[in-house]
Amino acid sequence: MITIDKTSVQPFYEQIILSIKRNILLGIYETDEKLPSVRELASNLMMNPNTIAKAYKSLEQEGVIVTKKGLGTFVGALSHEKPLSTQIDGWKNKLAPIITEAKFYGITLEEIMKWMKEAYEGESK
Amino acid sequence: MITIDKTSVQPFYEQIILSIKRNILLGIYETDEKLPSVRELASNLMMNPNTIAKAYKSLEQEGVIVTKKGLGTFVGALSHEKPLSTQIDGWKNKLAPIITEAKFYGITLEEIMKWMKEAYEGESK
Amino acid sequence: MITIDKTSVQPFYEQIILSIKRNILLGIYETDEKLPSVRELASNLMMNPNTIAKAYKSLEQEGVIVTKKGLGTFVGALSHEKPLSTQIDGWKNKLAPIITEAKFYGITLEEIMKWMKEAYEGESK
Amino acid sequence: MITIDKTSVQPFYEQIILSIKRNILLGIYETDEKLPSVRELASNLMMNPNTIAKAYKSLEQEGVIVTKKGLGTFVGALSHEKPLSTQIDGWKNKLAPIITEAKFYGITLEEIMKWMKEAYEGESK
DNA sequence: GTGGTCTAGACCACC
DNA sequence: GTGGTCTAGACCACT
Repeated sequence: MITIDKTSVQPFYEQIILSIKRNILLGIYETDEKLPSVRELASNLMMNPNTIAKAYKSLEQEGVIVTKKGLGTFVGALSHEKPLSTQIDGWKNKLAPIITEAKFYGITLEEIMKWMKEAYEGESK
Repeated sequence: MITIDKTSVQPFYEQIILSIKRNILLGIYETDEKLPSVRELASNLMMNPNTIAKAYKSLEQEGVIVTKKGLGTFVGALSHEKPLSTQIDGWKNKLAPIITEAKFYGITLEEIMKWMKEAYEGESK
Repeated sequence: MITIDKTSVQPFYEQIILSIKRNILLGIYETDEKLPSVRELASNLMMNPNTIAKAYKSLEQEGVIVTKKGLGTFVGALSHEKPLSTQIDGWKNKLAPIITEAKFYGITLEEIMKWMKEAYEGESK
Repeated sequence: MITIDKTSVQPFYEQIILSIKRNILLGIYETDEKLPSVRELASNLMMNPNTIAKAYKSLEQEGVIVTKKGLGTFVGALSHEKPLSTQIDGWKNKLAPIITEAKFYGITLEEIMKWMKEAYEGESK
């Protein structure tokens, strides 16, 4: 359910975060469902438990998952329905430099939009 | 002409790289024009010359600028007209996780495209 | 395995680059093998870590090695099997002035070829 | 008679040195012939006189040319017939890293020799 | 004065 | 522990 590309430049913990968010989006993880424990996931992915813990911690701060002491971590309720405007702004800030680079490489707006549409619809619900 | 956001998470030298590419796109820097010297730009931006040098060297490896020891740094000719496929692939890899994140925040494809179009056309030649 | 001539006019970081390429050619470093860490090599060679890092980064851009933050640096796969034409051109440009110099010194083509053959076969896999 | 490639990575003064040596080899400059003055050559090549002076000084140290105060600089006698062993050794040291790089790029010995032969015979006497 | 190399040492992100 | 970024400041090669 959670796969990591160890050759990617994207940090492992970010890949885990996105992967879990993706699973929630896709309905693979349902509200209140129990997530694998840090140790379990670490051993599955052959990764350092600290890396998993970091991802879980970040997700909990965002309100996406909930940790119940002694029980485990669980998917939060509808957490992704209310994006904070600060999150949106942060997201826009990531987009800007990418667009500049694309223009510099001579990529047309049409091409960008085509790729983006594919990426967006590629993982639909 | 070159401005840096010292509070950004984006490294200074990457901001400089993007800023120079943007200036070339906008026609502010023309082919063969001399860029500010490493020391000059460093003092303008209140930064260490090494940081500027790092940005310049990276741009030279991309073929965007040309440096001549003892003379200075100059804008290269037509350098951005021929993107390597590896550059395009690298670029796409940056786009993908951003799209996933956007979906999680509930941003629609229409919104993304609108912002992207604005960003793209905002810096026209 | 990696040795540096501190009296050479060749920059340290270039010597490191060549030394690592040589080790890969000789099979001393195998694909996916972990290279010494920046700090470790720096302390072995009695150099500043920045200098090692510079060499490693250049090798990564060439695709010779792969670095993973927090894990280390690793020998890339088959990286040297696909030289870019720009690399070959750059290489030829280095050869030309050396030949001119040799002619001036009265070195014959036969002598050059003999030395070259020795140098080429001296480091076989 | 002396041409400089201002786009080359090779320093200007080295190009001048090689160019003059080449002219001597080709018989364009004969023994005791007067070379253009520093200022004259500088203005012809559109370069800083210091750069020319540096090249002349280096050639004089090698014994290739002779400066006579108040008269000018002249081609030395048979200077290139007696290469010092230190010069040859220095030359060999330049060759070694180039060969290593060539091997790494997968260039065969045959290719190297072919290019070398062309370069060597390309400018014959 | 220009960029290139190197050292020393700090702080950060990642695992 | 790993590499990445940045500062400070030195010395060198080139024009």
